[in-house]
Amino acid sequence: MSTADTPSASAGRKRADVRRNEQKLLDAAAAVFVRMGIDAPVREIAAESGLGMGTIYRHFPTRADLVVAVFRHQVDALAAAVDAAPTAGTPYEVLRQWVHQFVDFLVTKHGLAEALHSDQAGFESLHNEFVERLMPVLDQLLKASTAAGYTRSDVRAYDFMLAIGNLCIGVENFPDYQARRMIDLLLAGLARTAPASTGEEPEQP
Amino acid sequence: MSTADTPSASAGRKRADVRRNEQKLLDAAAAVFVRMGIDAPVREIAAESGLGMGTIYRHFPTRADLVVAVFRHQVDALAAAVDAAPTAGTPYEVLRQWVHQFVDFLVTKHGLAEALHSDQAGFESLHNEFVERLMPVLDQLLKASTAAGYTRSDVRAYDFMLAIGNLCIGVENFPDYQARRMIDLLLAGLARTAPASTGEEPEQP
DNA sequence: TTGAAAAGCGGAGCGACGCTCCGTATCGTG
DNA sequence: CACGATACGGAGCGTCGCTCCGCTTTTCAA
Repeated sequence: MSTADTPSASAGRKRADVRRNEQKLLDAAAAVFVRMGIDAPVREIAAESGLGMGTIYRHFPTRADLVVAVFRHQVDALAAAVDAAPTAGTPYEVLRQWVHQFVDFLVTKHGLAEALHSDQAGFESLHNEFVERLMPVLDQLLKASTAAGYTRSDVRAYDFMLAIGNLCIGVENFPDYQARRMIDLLLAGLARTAPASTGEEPEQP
Repeated sequence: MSTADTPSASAGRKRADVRRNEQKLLDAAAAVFVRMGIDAPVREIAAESGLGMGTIYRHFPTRADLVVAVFRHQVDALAAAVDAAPTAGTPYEVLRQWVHQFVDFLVTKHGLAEALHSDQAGFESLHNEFVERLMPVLDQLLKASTAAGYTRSDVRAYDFMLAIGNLCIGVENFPDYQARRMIDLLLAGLARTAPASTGEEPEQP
């Protein structure tokens, strides 16, 4: 259940209408997600697509699977962005830029950050998808920056990734909340700093 | 609608059963919240209290109001903890300790951090309660630490408080996530540091 | 071309949720 | 005690995610 069981994609040849409907569903879902956010009712997507709810659930066993499918391309792009590395500076700078790309992605999908860490049943697949695809990338960036001496070595990519996602929660519900500043604060904390005055490295459980 | 419209508390003299039932509801809600988390169905609380749902909603117009009422004492304690200041060290250390107390509170109430930033209708009151009671405290701690030269001055208490709450989201759903470490990372980013190598103070919008 | 089996589709329906509404029970005062 | 004011209870409403099965469409051998 980890490598290849994607219900979408062009697997073995299927009936023509099946492929057509799957595309219809993805398009409709994308449109509805933009209009109403990730939490839009499934019925709404059914209406938008002109198909029935049974069809949705046959293609995507749960709402989360539909969300995953809709954003898969963009997640892939994010994972690939690390290789492109257009404006490479220090490894820390590269890391920082990737993080901000990640944030850009999260905050433009209404409710995605919230859903990523939801305890709603079925949404673990969303969480898993993101972790599996993006954590290796972040881990690589982190290790590179640490190896070059720019960042501390005691931060796990997993924690850091969830933290970034978490900090994006609420951007639209609380317009006064400046998530980006807090992301920068976290990044500043990550930077290796000449530990000056007070207690650092608090290792007590 | 900001100062004194608390539906609970012992306002004007009411019928005896009303006061009795309000206490029953608070007790039942507290028990159910511990057992099933903040998101427990209202019906469950009604069952636990032995009262009807109508009674709940007459006392607390929305679920969020009930949550607020249940935790009001602990929020007050948290707000007061800053004056006690038992193990005072540097202002930064005091700030850090208070933050960790706040985190202790959040992570022991299953689902509270999530609810705090939920877009669910009616939950703004929960958010507001926390902001109104605790942000002044945090602001004071922050200003003190900054004035003493321990922390940067460009971080707003509001952002910082939401960030802390956000970082606590998912602790129980994702046991591998070490929220505390990320809180410490944020605190490290807050500390005034001899800015060494790479780009800091990113002020681009 | 045809016709029946295989495959897919649609939407009524289920259980759970937050919250409302109003007939009924309880309180407390004259 | 009696009666008006007050509060209670829980059936019921609208909405949600998701399921189930009778019906339609596609496919392909004859």
